Amino acid sequence: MSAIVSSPYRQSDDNPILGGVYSPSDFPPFAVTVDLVVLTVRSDALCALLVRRGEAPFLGRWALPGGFVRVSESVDAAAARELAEETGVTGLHLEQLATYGEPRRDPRMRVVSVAYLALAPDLPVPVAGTDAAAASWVPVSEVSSLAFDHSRILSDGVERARAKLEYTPLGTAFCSAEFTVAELRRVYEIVWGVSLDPRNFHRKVTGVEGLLVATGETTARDGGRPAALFRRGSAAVLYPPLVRASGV
Amino acid sequence: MSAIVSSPYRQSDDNPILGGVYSPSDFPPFAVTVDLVVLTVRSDALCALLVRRGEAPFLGRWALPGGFVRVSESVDAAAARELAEETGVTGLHLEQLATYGEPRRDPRMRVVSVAYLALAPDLPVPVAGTDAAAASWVPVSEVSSLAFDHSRILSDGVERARAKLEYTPLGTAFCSAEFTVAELRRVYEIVWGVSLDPRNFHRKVTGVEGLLVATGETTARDGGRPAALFRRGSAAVLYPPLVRASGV
DNA sequence: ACAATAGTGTCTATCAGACATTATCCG
DNA sequence: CGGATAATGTCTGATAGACACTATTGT
Repeated sequence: MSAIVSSPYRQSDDNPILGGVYSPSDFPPFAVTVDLVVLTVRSDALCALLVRRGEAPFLGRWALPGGFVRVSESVDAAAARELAEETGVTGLHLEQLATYGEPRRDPRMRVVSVAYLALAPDLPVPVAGTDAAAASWVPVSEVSSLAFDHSRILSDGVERARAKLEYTPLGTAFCSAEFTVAELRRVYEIVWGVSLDPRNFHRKVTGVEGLLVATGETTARDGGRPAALFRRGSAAVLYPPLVRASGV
Repeated sequence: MSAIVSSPYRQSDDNPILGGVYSPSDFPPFAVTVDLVVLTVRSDALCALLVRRGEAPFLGRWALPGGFVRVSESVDAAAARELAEETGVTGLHLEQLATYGEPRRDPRMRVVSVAYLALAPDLPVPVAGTDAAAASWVPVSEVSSLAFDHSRILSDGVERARAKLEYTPLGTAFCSAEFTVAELRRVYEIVWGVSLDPRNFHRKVTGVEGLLVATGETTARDGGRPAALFRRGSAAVLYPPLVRASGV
């Protein structure tokens, strides 16, 4: 067992497994990180949690929160840990998005990053992460070019979120524990960038088995007739789905 | 820049990025591999391409084909390379499935594996890979326990394929270049494990814009009235989708 | 002729979308 | 009361699914 050369960029492109049993010195070393696309709906916009980089490369540029996977934790656990560190909240919806592994996506060394998508209700204030100079919610429509390939990752995450609203109950992940049908509708309208018929939307979501659980309470926070309050139900899929780009 | 210790299992669980600029010696080393779920439809069954392991651990057990990502190639390129090596065919549909990163999923060292899903027409014979003792098409219903966590990866891939048939034209990826509506229907029936109404299926798939392109030719390979032959169209999504667990 | 498969037509219950109406708050 | 929002009801065109029927081959 010999030491690995410190540069991750080996010149040889030979298949390291050829020629028999491999040992740790036979494979090229990679760093593995997690990057988080954390989305929320606040002040009438779909927003992503971004951090401002405090070091080179891309010093001062916005980037997705994330960090290295530790050697004794699973990749999923690393994502959950980073999410808790960045938002200060646990129990958020978190799912794997995709893995990004271009050779030069990080100019310093070979890094493979596993991206995760998290959907959060409107949290009070982003917690400044341990490894980031500043954290902030930024409307996705105003995000320009992020560090590394994070712009691509963010748009993949936004597209995934938009698609997931169609056939899963994840729209409720953007709402607080108790919410009205109108608040859920606003989530759909903002995430999809369309306007939906309040009457048809109400009929649709209240008709889906297991999507909403009435609390019996009402609220009149927006004036007008008080609206019934609901909690998330146990439904795992939305059937029939809500179809994007329609009157619902 | 110091050499990395050869054991990938560092004892320290500290965040390697804390305390300033990191260098390659600051991050824990991982091996990165690709695993392939290659599916085809042959002899009335959904089959996966499996290889028999020629070395420990799991010597003699069936496993998914795959291999190490080389240091100068992207993860996607590694998957495409391995697929070409295993099947001898290029141009197959290939998409990322998920990434599996439990700490002890490989008993020898820390390996993060990016799994890919490939759909193939009925290929003549699997090519014995360079690093596998034998390769074979195995009906997924007869697959028992595979090496590593490959059983889990395979079932994730099968479920993804089943879901993709609903709203994408990927059913045609299981067919050869020219095919009949009945052959496409058999694909759906076998992958989903249901029986579909031939008349409604015909009306449905021929009604989707851009899914099928008539060649003008016909064939009578199954007796009866000759069937029109089609090629894959350019449609990227199936709208309206075909719904599983229905009469179509 | 008959069997077998391909392809078209028809009917009906259901549903999405448009929109009217009623209900219940606040000021 | 008027304004605002919530919730329910009605109508219509489109469609999924069930199934009858016609078309074209081989034996």
